[in-house]
Amino acid sequence: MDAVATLRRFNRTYTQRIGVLEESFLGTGRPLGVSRLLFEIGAAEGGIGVGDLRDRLDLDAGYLSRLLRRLEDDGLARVVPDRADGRRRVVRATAAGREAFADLEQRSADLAERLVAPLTERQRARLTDALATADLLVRAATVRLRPIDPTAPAAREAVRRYVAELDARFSGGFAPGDDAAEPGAVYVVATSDGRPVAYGGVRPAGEETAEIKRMWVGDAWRGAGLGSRMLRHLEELARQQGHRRVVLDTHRSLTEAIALYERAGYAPVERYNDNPYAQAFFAKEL
Amino acid sequence: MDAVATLRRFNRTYTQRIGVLEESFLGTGRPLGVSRLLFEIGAAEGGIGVGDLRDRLDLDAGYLSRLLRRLEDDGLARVVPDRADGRRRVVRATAAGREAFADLEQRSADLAERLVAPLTERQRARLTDALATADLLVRAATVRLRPIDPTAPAAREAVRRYVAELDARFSGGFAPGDDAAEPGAVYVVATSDGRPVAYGGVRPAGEETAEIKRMWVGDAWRGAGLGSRMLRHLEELARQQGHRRVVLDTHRSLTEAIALYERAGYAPVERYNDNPYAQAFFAKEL
DNA sequence: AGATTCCTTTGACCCAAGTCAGCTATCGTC
DNA sequence: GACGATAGCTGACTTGGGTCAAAGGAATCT
Repeated sequence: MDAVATLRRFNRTYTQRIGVLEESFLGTGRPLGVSRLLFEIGAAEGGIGVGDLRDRLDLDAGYLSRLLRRLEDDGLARVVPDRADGRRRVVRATAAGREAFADLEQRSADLAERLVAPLTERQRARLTDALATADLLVRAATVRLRPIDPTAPAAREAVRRYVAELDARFSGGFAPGDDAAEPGAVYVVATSDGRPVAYGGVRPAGEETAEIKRMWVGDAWRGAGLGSRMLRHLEELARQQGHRRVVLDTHRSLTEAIALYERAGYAPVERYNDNPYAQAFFAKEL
Repeated sequence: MDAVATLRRFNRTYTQRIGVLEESFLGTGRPLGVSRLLFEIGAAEGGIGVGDLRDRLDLDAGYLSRLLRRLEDDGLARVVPDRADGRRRVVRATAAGREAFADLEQRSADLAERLVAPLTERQRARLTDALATADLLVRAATVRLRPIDPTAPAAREAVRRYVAELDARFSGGFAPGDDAAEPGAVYVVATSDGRPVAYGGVRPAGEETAEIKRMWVGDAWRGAGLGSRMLRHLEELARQQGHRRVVLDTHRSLTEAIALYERAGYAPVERYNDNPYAQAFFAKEL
């Protein structure tokens, strides 16, 4: 059966069977939206900013605010000003809130338990395996690439991991320059649950040419097609900026990366800079 | 990772990523409920009864009626009296309705397509595989067993398939007696999407003993734990009826069934009837 | 110090989804 | 042909979930 048909079939099965169950399980009198919110707040140890919540749950600011008021009224959470920045406010679960959260956790676990209960040990293992695979691939297929300021926390984390990895791999160590202030450079990050999982940038390098920089894919995410997506995305950005050619350099030892570039239509070219860490140079016409 | 944790993780991934996508994709101006309804109506070739729709979508009669009115107003469906029974009404898609349905189908396929698009061929195959497995197991884990009159259509279909299978397997053919009128007998069916996938019954056989009859699991569903669930369920029914012992007979050639009984704690006993098709007899204390 | 921007809240809305009770037309049965 | 059951429809109502614009306080820039 082909991927699309299987996915559609699974989707139907899943929403019909589990979606319904979930609603009836997690709806403890409380509407589902409030429960989900409680999940997020309860899981955050030291409290969580209102803005962070908004990002995570992708809720309207006004709507979220109202939901928070409701949790406060029910005595499940307290919203207090952030000490560092008085505009911001931080949500913290009260004792009752933590209890309600624990209850939700329990219900959610019960639901899962009950779902796998009819299965034998072996089937459970098969299901676990299948779902773990599907989880990785679905996550990979749905991460959103978004532009990011290279000095923002998520970008810094991505670069830190990129550098650490190269440093570990290169015999001579790796000491990169700084991205911060390049005019016209655009950086892109892919995040999953708030953590960066892939990163890359493109910066103008002459009239017609753009250079791709700092391509990185988190190691747990390799083999899920993120690299080629990022590459295509960066090429598209370069195209939009009016460039007709992209170049990039890399270390000879990064064989997966080189394979990726070749698959994407990049051809080897002469050295075009004096980057001491690069021995392989590629270019592609857009 | 254990099954429950994986399932919970997957569930979050799935509802967050795909649920959201789906809503934005299938919501073509039309509310989701109407779209789902259109899906059902468009898929039914010769029209579908209002009651059938209600069963399938599990909607309130009043609500469904209103939704249908809306489809009629939009020119997507016509609701006409059933010729055979004037109380009933039948919903048929108009040309415009079929078009809208095709459009929905297309969008749904596009969504799936887009979702797998970032994946490589190999990843797609892995995902397909994983989802097909998960689909079978989730379906199996969530089928509901419910009591059924052995003369009801679903029960008849189950028995027909049961008999056909035994007939094909037994060298001498198989010609069963009739279930219909046994006093105190209870039959149970497991249905998935309206089709029976497993069947079985339990009937009193003396003071303390009940007999399990007609245990059958559809062949596409074997190896998913349905058999043992059905068996446990029937034992529970026997227990509720005050029996302390269940017996059953089977053909020697049904090795999977025999393995199932043995795993469930059944022990071989002497022949207790003159069923010409049975050579193996089992009993279990409750 | 004043202007501007950022973050959150508040008020006023909107629509989808669903429930419930009562109604009407039809069917099957006596 | 009367009567109860069945099938579906209508009106009135509730709730959940969500949008939008304006407001207000706090930070930041110049």
